[in-house]
Amino acid sequence: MRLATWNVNSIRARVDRVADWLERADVDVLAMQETKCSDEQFPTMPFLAAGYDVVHCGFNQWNGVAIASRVGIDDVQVGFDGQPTWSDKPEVEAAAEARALGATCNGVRLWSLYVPNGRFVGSPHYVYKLEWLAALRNTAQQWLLDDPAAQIAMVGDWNIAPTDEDVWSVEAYAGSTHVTEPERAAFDAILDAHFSDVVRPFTPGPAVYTYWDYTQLRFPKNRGMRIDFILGSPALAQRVTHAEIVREERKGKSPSDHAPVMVDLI
DNA sequence: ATGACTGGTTGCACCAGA
Repeated sequence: MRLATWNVNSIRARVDRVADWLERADVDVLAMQETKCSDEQFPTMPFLAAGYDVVHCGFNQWNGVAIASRVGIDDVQVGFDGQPTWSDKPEVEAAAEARALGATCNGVRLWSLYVPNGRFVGSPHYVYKLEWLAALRNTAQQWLLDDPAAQIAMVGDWNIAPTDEDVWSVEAYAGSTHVTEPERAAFDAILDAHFSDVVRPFTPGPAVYTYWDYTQLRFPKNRGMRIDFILGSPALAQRVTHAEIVREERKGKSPSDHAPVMVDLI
């Protein structure tokens, strides 16, 4: 089974490209992030036409996560248990954002995750990001306590570069989000809960990235960050036979600023 | 070529992204 994750940066702007890649790359299950639309606006037809069922969680133009599968989608859950809430405005009550969608596809419990950006260090959004990651870790830990043999894949845009090797320039990101010690500790806590990065062993750094800013020729110069990850439970990690970051999909006409990341499971 | 941001909207200016 071939499993992939891709921050698509607006599914309405990218759906033809995404559906085309699914077929070309022979992907069975794709988790998407940053669909940037409501459920009503989500373009379902191109996925159905390509032979995929699709589930989506989007409330407005922000965030949005989805899962497309041609091997079934069962037990769909919008948001994870204990997912923190957020509000940008004091007059608007805080609510869970469209950042987590779970479903079981051919025996794999898949979570499509779009971790909050953090905006700037010390901001309320940064605090929210750390709380979000801590809550996710606690819930994920419980999944494995309930069933140590569970095949779980937590995939998506983690908005953290876990090591200095995961950014093109340590200096360029000094003082920014994504590289701070608390964010890295929050990511490491997920690893400590027995989830492992199943892609890195097949795509060792340095200078291996999944995201390149649209500005300043960052992609041609390979000035990127590795922030998109597939984290597997022990039973899932055991099945991985191959993994890759598909840089080709960052090229061409109107690409996302992220590349797809995929794994093959035996 | 992989080429000097992009997508969205409470829209023609600004916000979020990272």
